Amino acid sequence: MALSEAEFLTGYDPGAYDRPSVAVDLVLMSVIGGAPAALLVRREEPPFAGRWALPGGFVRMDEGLDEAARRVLGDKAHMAGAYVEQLYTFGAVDRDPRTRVISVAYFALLPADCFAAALKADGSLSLARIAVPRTTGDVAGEAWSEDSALPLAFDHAQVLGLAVQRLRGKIDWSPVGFALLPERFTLRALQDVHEAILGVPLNKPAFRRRMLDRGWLEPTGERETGSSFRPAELFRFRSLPISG
Amino acid sequence: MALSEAEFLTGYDPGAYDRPSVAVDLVLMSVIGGAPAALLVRREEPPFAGRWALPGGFVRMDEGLDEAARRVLGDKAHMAGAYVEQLYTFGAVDRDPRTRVISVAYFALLPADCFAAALKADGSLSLARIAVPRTTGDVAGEAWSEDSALPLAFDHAQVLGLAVQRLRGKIDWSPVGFALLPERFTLRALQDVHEAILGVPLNKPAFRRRMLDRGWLEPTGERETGSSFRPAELFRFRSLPISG
DNA sequence: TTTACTTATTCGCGATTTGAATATAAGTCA
DNA sequence: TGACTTATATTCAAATCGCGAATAAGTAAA
Repeated sequence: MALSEAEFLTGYDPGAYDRPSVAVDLVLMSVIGGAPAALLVRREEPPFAGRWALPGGFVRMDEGLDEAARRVLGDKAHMAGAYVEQLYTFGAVDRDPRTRVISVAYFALLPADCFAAALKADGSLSLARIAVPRTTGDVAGEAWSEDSALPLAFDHAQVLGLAVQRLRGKIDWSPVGFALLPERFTLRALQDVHEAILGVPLNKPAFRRRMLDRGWLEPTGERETGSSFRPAELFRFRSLPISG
Repeated sequence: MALSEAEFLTGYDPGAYDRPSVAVDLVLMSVIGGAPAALLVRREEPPFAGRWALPGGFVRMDEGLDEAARRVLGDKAHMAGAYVEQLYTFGAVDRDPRTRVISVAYFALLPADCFAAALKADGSLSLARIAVPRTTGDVAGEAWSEDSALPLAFDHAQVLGLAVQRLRGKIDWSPVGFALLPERFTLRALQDVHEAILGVPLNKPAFRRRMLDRGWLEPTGERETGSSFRPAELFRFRSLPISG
């Protein structure tokens, strides 16, 4: 049997075949007001004019994929420090009506304040609330703004849904949750983030115990200010657990 | 600030930019003799002549990514029923010395007997044992054949390592393990697969309990044959747990 | 200054899960 | 028939988890 593998590995001519365009799309997420939110841009031209889309850009020949994602991220203000992770690659033949575009989706996590600052700095961006079903099943990936459903361009609803799913799956065993908080935060704020992502209320003492036992948190002797009642202690994310 | 998003979404000309080639590479895994194994092909031409590589192929303009992965899989015999899942997309600028190639990696899981049959049917394929460190840390992604290290082409060692990592992360909460076994199997065989992937011995009664409680297993009244001692019951993977 | 109020933080318990050793069952083979 | 080996079931202690309640620490009003 002839192997397609052998076909191209032995004598490959770069100019012989048509090549698809490759883009990166970013799901820029945060937790705003107790609900997960994503950053969208409004499309002014066809296709999908008037709809909302994930920010993205084509991958240049002289940059890697992560580099391209960082570049797209850097185009917006206040987003340099975001946590970025590759999500999935979407390559259905007809996902873009103009031409074949393969999109490598990334998701990025930002603290609420950076997110809000970026939103204010650029008028064409929009925050969208993500519908989080209470059931533990799959995530619809629908976006909402002020209680009205937001129609998304391309297959971006699917991308959004997968981003929420991925975040949900990772948040209780990986330290990604800290990327959604400022450098110093209270345990209550951390729990709020977890509850917003998972869509369920969590038990306070148990959550506290788990987090503290993991060794990811470093107490700064400081306390929260401005609270009307007993101020909570501020913690910091300790990237390297001190071994030994 | 000018958005790169707006730049290309508003007036995109498909012919205006150079485009990278897009390929799919497959990490075809199984568990052979109590150790994880992957299928590799020997490269006869430069670059990386003499080294081993993952089977792969370029994505055609008229097929989706999953479709391309299935096609590359179908080129080999005995592999139609494999479990296939997208793994990660590798896009470093210089990962292929000939030209820019972005590779969407997939991993596929096969029962040991199908794997062996495919190996016998094609002489250019080779089975490689994957080095699984006993520590719970990261996976090196080194391939071994008969106790000698196998130098891999391109960034395929990295791809291999990520595949093992992904499989390890999924095996105890997702039913992927069943894809590595024939249709009917004993609990001991299932445990052997889990131990091979994780690289640690597991507690037998606890493993049995967990698996049975999950509701994924359906007992076929039959028993294993050919064993010299008490034959174990054969189970079948029940895809849909009967709800209600 | 004192007291009410609200939230942070800790404590303590029962229920559930987990790890591991042991007992029993069921086949083959000498 | 009995020794042998593995499957399967039982049992028990340890660790974990959910959850309610007690205690602590601030602010704001009396």
